Amino acid sequence: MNTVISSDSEFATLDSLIGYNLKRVYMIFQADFRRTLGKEGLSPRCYSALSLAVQHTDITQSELARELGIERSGLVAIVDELEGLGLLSRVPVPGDRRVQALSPTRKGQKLFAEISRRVSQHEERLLSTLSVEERKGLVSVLKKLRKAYEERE
Amino acid sequence: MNTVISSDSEFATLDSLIGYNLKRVYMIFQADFRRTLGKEGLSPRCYSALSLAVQHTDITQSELARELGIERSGLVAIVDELEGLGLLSRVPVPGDRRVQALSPTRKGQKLFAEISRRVSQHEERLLSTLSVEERKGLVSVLKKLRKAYEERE
DNA sequence: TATTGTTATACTCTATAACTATA
DNA sequence: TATAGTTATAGAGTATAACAATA
Repeated sequence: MNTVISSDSEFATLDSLIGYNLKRVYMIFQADFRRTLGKEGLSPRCYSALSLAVQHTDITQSELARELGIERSGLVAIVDELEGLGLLSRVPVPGDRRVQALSPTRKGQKLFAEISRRVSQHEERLLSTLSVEERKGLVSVLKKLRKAYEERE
Repeated sequence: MNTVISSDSEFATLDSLIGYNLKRVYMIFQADFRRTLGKEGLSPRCYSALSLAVQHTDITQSELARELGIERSGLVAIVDELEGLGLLSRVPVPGDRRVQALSPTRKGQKLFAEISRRVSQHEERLLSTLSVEERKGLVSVLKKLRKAYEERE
């Protein structure tokens, strides 16, 4: 009898990989976020950037990029878009003419407040099958993974 | 005294959003996966497709696309790449000439086995700060979220 | 020399719509 | 009519490498 490669669980099945499951669930959240805010709504990355700009007024672009975990160069288009929508402004910083501080406009603050409510509903909807403990555990574990990685480098 | 928009926690802070944390952790896993398999290594999506093809021999392209949660059209390039690398073959299915079954080659099975070991190490490395319970809870919750979404539609 | 913001460019992954050949 | 595979195209998001202005 010839030996064939066994169909047994020599290897982790795809479904048991955290990375794969993260990807699948991330895609679900991402798509639902867009559906929730609609065709003309803010993209996830613009919402994230606006959120940090509102909650950390006068943050610089470099700081914001680091906070979001993306490159400075990638942030330019995001800030361009938010500024184009009149949601925030680039303002010069006295003392260092290289820096642009990001200041949310009143319109930006108002829109952020409105959108945030819908974002909460979107999360609530997707998480509705989880118990309170499961939700807390999920956030906690995701933050722990982020922190461990950031401390590594 | 004028009322200003309070900096208090009226809204969920960005860091407390599951969607945002999912994105950040997904990016970490994705980048580390690529670093682990190297410049010439399989991409995450090709590894996923090969994994399912190996563990579900003669799966059709449509079935595989559905299993991966992507469009049939998107799978074409993935199968092209895997076939180009000699890791699997499109084989005709008797009885329905529309269908292509995907059959991993011996080389594909061997490479999958080798790579899977490295993928396990990559996951182990990233998850090393989590307890066994936390890991189990994470997979379980991610699967639960996927399942709930898939049952919804 | 180093940093901030910027541009140009390329890469990965995905979706939508239309086509063809089969059924 | 419906399905499997395919193509063409576009869109979102990211990174890398270079640059000018400023420190």
